[in-house]
Amino acid sequence: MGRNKEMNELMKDERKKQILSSALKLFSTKGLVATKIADIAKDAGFSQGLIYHYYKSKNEIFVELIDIAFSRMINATLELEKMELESLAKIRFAYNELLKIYINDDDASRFHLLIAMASTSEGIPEEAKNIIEQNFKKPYEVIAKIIEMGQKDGTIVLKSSVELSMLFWSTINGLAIYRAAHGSDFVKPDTEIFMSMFKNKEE
Amino acid sequence: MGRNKEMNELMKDERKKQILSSALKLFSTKGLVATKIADIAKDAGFSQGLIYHYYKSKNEIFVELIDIAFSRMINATLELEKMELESLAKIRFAYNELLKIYINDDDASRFHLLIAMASTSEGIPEEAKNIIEQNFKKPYEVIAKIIEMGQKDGTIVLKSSVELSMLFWSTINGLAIYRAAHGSDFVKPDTEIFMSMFKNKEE
DNA sequence: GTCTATATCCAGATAGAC
DNA sequence: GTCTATCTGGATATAGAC
Repeated sequence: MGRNKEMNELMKDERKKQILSSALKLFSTKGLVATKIADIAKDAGFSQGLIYHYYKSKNEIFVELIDIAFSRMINATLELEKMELESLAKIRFAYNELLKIYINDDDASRFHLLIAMASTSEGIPEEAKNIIEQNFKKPYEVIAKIIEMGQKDGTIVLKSSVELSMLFWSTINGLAIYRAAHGSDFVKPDTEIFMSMFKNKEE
Repeated sequence: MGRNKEMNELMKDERKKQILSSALKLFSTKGLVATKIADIAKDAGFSQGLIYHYYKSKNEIFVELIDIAFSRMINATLELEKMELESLAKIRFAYNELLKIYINDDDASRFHLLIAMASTSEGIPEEAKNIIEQNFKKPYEVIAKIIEMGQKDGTIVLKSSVELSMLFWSTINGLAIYRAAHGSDFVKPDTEIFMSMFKNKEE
């Protein structure tokens, strides 16, 4: 009896994951409003009525995805912060890992893209806006902190850590968007060009 | 008689400009689908029926805007190319001018944003997709050419001009999007940090 | 040229059969 | 749990009065 209940729970979770995965793919390319519930259902391979067995509305799916996207993003940056590497190496590692993610366009890259797209769009539910407002700064802060560590030990250039962090993420985001928009023309720019923004040249 | 006709033409153009300006503002923030014809009409200050006196459909307005956006963008980069400056100075000038544009959010910044948003979204008319496909590479090519000039005279680092150009525009785009999304938190990152990606350090 | 009213369409969400 | 059929609302686009 408990067995069956657990099984059902698992099935339910599995279904939800399917829905989220299809919705993520579509939202991150077409945006929230341009994505129809019918599109999601079709991509997931079942009828559109069924979606409402698992989610109350399209917005609810969107909000859940935004929530997951930020959890993952923040988690990843905190992992980065904890790594046993010097600051410059952390920056380099992050650049390479993120670009690697974008090149295989899987869920990870789509989550990143979802954040980038959702942040600029005002046609999203209030709840999603709140999540963005509350969380978007975290990754910037973590990178800024890493940069400040590197400035203390003299390996990172002595410019505003806020500006350096903004450049870090803006460049990454810009590349992610380019890659999403014009996939086949994308080439990963050489790591050391990117790194030259951060390296301290006075030695 | 001819007078009146001309006057009418001018009035008509004026109206169209109003519509385009309102539509640009809305499309560049909410996106095509999330922007309702009613929103555009309201912003422009007249009834929604009237829009159809000047445009056949919402898509038509969008396509015209995309077209203008690329004309302006390509024009601006060609102007840059022709300037009497050395290559590094052109890059620096472009960075500063573009960032200045984003900070006053006027039509110029919205056009740039429109391109950035539209490129990633699949929910746009086929005709708009074609315009994007045919034009998006131009600005990248112009910057690549400027970079190659700078490499010849030894002022710009000897890395792939394609990659350098991609970094140039991706960073600019990323900053434009950040600025659009989180306006009040935006600070223009120091020019020389950005420039250090391009400067030749072997001297 | 401009407005109001309305036809039409389409997508989100619901109901009910299986 | 899953599907099909349907209700409902809202948005595009049109028609027709002024």
